[in-house]
Amino acid sequence: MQEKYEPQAIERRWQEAWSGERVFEVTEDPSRQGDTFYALTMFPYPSGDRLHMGHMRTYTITDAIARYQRMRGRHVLHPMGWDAFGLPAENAAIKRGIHPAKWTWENIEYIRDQQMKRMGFSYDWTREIATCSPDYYRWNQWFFLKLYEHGLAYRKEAAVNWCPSCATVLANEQVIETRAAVSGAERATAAQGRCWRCESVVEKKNLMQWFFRITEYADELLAGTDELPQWPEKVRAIQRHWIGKSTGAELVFRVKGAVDEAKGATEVRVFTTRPDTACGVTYIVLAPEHPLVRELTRPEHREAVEAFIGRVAAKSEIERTAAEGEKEGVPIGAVVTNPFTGDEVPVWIANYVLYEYGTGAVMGVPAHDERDFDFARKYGLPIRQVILPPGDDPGAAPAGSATTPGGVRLEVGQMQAYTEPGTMIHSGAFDGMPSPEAIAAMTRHAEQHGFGRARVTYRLRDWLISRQRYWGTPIPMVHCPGCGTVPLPESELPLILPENVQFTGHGKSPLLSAPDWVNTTCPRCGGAAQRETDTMDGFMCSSWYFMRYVDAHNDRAPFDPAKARYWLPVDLYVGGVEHAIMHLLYFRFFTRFCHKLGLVPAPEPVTRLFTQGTVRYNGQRMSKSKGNAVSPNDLADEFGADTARVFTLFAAPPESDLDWVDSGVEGMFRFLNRVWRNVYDVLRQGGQAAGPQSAAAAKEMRRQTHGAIKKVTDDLEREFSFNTAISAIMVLSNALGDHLRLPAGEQDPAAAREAAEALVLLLAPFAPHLGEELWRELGHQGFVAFARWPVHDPAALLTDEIELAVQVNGKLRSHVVVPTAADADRIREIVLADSQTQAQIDGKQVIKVVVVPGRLVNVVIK
RNA sequence: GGGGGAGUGGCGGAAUGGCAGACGCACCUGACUCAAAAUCAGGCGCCGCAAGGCGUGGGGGUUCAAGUCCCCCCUCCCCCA
Repeated sequence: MQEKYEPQAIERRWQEAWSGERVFEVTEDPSRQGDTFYALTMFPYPSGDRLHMGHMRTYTITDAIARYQRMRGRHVLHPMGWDAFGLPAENAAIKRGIHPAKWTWENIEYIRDQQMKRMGFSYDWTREIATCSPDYYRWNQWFFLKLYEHGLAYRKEAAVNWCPSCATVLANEQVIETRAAVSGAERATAAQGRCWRCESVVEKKNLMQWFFRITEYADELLAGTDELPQWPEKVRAIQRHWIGKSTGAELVFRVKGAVDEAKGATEVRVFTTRPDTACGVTYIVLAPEHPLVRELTRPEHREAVEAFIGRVAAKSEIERTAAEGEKEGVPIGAVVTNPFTGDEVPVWIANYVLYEYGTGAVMGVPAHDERDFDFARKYGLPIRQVILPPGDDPGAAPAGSATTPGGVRLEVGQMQAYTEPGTMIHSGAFDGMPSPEAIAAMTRHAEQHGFGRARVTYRLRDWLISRQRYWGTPIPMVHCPGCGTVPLPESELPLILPENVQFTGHGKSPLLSAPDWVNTTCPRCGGAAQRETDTMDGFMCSSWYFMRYVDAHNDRAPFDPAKARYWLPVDLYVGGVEHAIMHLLYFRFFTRFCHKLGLVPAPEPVTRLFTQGTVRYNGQRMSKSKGNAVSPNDLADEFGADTARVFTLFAAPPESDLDWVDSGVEGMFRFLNRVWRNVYDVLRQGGQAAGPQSAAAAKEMRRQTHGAIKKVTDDLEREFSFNTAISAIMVLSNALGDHLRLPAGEQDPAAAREAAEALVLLLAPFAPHLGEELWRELGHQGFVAFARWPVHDPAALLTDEIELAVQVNGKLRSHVVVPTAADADRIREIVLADSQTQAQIDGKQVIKVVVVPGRLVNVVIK
């Protein structure tokens, strides 16, 4: 064995051996069904920036678990692929004249061969997928047709989010509020919706677009969040909130003196979660986009209303609904009747009401809603109290109030909205009822009298999947002047992206510049027709890629359901929490759809989700654009991939952010050198007989070995405590080093060898190349990657004597050594005889002696 | 404002209600060396010469015993309004 640890040569050799002997390639084996483990990491976008250690951390976490599970005997599927469609490829084309396909494939090749393979990840590369390949995206198109068939894909004109910089529309989930904009002086512009990719301020545009009806699944996606015990609570909470189920009622307010009863503009429907406050309504608000606005606006208000709509239309939803944003509105002149009280109240439009949500109309109850309160105060609208806080006298109006016709007008400067439950007042037949009961009672009343019904609404909107860009999956639809929108037959898939197009980035799909492609014949009537020129959102690709890995080369179906049954659901999915709504919601939706089609065995894609922390360097999140990216290639050159891997796992718990510290990396390299040196020394002294005075040292060595096996196994089984597991391996290595430095007569070669073997096995999932090399040096033939994970021997952990801490009145005062077998009485005797303890007791009365077996003794004195 | 999470040495971080600071980094001392690096041995929460005292964001509480459990407060991060 070589005396010096030289990772570069070792790592290359083992990477070649793994790939040459195809050890990580797996095929379905019926005898191992039920014993499988599917370990998956969110696949990367093959960016021109290449990968840095921030990316590698994620892959290292999954790989460590995949390797551990293999050693535990599981049949492990661990695939990798490329989320290869997206804007940067197209922007590179515009900027540098490289075709997106060429740019993408070059990046893939570099990242795969020069970066990932050098890190020693145990992927089954035969299952590699790239979503920009027609072999893959034809199944995006297939799924699109299936969704269309089931009424879950549809086209409509809608006010959609438009990113002027990316020159395309965005799904609701892709509009974010960035922190960058929120900085003191910029308060006014803070609450703006911005593009998730480029942070440009998002605009509203009316366009005809394709949507997936994810709202159809809102309820089951919501219910499903409760059946994911191994998902972080944070992610489940974010999803619940995003789905945003509201239970309440829809109420009908009749329009007084409707212009034309026959045309139907005779009523306004509002959605409210608080029907119990209905008698407190003092106005009604419509969203500015509400179609009734045009019909109901009185001529004398028309000018002001149109001016207001013009101002509001351009603003994003986030901006409009932000709590700190100014609420603005104008009356439109119409008057409606409160169905509960018969009171007449005015109709307004305001910026804080969204057309897309609920019915696009709300009732204004200033006394019991903060937003309505602010609005009423600003515009001098009456405030009518209908719920009395507990403890208030129902006979008396609140102090400082004055009565006005139509209700109680409060001195608003001294009051605020009361939003909690209470007792009903000023609500006719419902007076005296607790308000939570009134919610149901008043809803029932509305239903019986035909002016309302119980209703549930969601915050979740349908998923807008059209993109006006080139580098994505073509939507397999044809627009025929005679037949309308016609789906392509499955037999015509894949619909291949044309190669020669103009990349302009001007907001029209580049596909329009390929007339040979656009002009086609209608699949139904055979007449001249045009293809759909929008492409699909990239999140389409990532919604089902984990299914494709189970059968990556199937050219008759997206995958074989039998193979899906063998591997799915994914046992462990590792990725960033930034995907908590976008990707993770879409792919749950897709999985549920596929489950209904009978394609996958479970309604949820992933049993355990793990969200890792970010990697920081010099105080900032590591990224190429911030110029603080640490290159895995440089690390592999200088210290080897194993050092980079083990440092990444050791420096912080995997769910926490990690500070990259160069000196820490060097420390890890020193540790691996010590491991190497220890195994070298064991081998050099191997075969010797145990020394004459070795019994105690052998016992201690074995205790250390089996203690480490237990600790590392527990840490990996319970939580992914790689940092403490590696620390336990360090303790074992240090103990082995100590043993090897004992005088020859006190050493025990057998115990040392057992320690070395355990050391190598325990370290192998984290430092796999070093593991293979040392395993071979220790005389084993097979790969350590498939060696059996060690099991600790409880007997080795037992000792004859044990040291206990002694506290007096809870303060640490002494230590005593007692036989391990001693019972509480015997321990008490030994402790009370201890001179240090005696000195503390100092003749005082011993009230009680608490003995905690194996740990400590607390003597309570007075 | 609502939801999720976090505050422990110089730093990253350990601690099923049971000896706070495992393990590592940095630093200090010593050995080896002409010297340095590497390596090895030792030290390393704060105050104190010491005995000892004080210490897990702050304040209360429960307990023989609290970083850990309960109540109040402060600060920071993330998500949503």
